[in-house]
Amino acid sequence: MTARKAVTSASVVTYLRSCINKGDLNPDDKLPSEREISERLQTTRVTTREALKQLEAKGVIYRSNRRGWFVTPDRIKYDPSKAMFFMDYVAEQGQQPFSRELQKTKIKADAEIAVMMGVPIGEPLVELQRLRGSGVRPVYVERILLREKLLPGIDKKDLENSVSRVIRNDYQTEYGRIDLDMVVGSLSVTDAELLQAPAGYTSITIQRLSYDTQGEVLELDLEQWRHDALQLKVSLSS
Amino acid sequence: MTARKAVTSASVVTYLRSCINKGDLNPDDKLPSEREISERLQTTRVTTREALKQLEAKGVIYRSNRRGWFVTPDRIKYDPSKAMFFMDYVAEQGQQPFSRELQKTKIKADAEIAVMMGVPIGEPLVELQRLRGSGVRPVYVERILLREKLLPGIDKKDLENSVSRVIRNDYQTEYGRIDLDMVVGSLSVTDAELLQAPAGYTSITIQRLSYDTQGEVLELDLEQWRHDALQLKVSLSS
DNA sequence: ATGCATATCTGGTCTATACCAGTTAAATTT
DNA sequence: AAATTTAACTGGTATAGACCAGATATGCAT
Repeated sequence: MTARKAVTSASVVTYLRSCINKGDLNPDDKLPSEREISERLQTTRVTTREALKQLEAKGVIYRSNRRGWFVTPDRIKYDPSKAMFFMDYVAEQGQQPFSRELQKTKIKADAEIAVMMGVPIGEPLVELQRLRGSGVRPVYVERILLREKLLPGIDKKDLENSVSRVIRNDYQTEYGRIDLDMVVGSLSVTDAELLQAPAGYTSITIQRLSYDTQGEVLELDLEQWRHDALQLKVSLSS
Repeated sequence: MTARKAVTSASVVTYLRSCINKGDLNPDDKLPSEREISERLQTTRVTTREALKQLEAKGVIYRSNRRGWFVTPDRIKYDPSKAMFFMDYVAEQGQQPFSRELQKTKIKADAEIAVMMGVPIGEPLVELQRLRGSGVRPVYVERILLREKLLPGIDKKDLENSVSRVIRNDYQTEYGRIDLDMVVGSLSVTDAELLQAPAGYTSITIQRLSYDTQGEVLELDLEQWRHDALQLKVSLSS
């Protein structure tokens, strides 16, 4: 009847959860180091790490590459059916959004992209890469491919904040159909680096193909989100 | 210049990937045991397990509780904007769907459910639990809450295969708006058991709130998917 | 005060071993 | 032949210790 096997990853989970619920740890606060938690709870780093990973899977905590573990702030609620801009809806949810342009280059559609977009191989496109986040935490990277044919001179516009706004205002073009495709996967080495996450971090991949009102493909948007940063909301009416 | 540090989790990943790509391992095939892989590649189980988990995160392989690791078959493509039934669209994708009713009980809305559904606490509901899968693999569990007020006698119908079909045919009721809510998380102990996965397995939680054409809430559907079994596709037109 | 080298902190990965708990297949009994 | 027990698997979890690599803070020289 003695409580021999006391320290398990489950008990570490319970302990950390209580710290967070009690309010000892608030969103974006740093947790004690793995070694310190282990020592405090009389267990090994392997067990502590197991517990941390379980909480990470639930989205309760996140890690920033070799900096430590932190409490996850609220997920960003994102409704692709509403025509809203990242900077706006994050701000509306009481957080500070940021957007950083990483790259803007002219490219030609390769085989893979051509298939995804339904355009001929070699068609000139403008590729835009952005990193976006909330507070201090980067939450997703995106790669936007724009058809120069339909949007001439788009590469010279300021696209850091909103591509859709530019398309609407500068090209008098409205969006028609939008095809969304979502899977859960894990981050590539380069994306992980940008998101300050370890390689292989669980992610949500969103692929968005936007058409104009004539049914022509306007742009392809490939997003990689930290899995714990996103809550997708979609409203459908038939 | 000697190749000292030879065996890493990355090299195990590469080895296993090549087995799968070469066709030595096909969908739903069982991988060699962790101990055998470790011995074959001259490494430890910890490293092998690390590699397996990385492939699992990518959705390349999955595990069935204490039975072993298997190659993941194609994801089920699911478009909630199209009025299609699970049994139909899985079959259409060339796989054998199955559906098992776990429970059907009359309950009263508790506080949590009342808020989610926007109904008064205590309103009579019919709760239906189903387990669904493709081939031999269970892929999601769902909990459906139906408003008896709008669907009298629904508890006596056969709901194993399609609730929507019954609502449409037996009640002459059409769906209006559908609100979807998706997050990535991990499985509870009970859900994990049903899905033959270890507790804490990465999952996709889908919450679907369906209204009729008058704007009345008809049902709430709470789904827990194995993360690697689902590809969500949504088509929006504005 | 500023720039730079350095020590120290963090998580990331690995070796080696052990025991536990369901699953499955083999041996035994009925 | 069928039912039951048993043994041999499988993954799941834990201990204990080591070294690596990036991030951060420290202290020294300018």
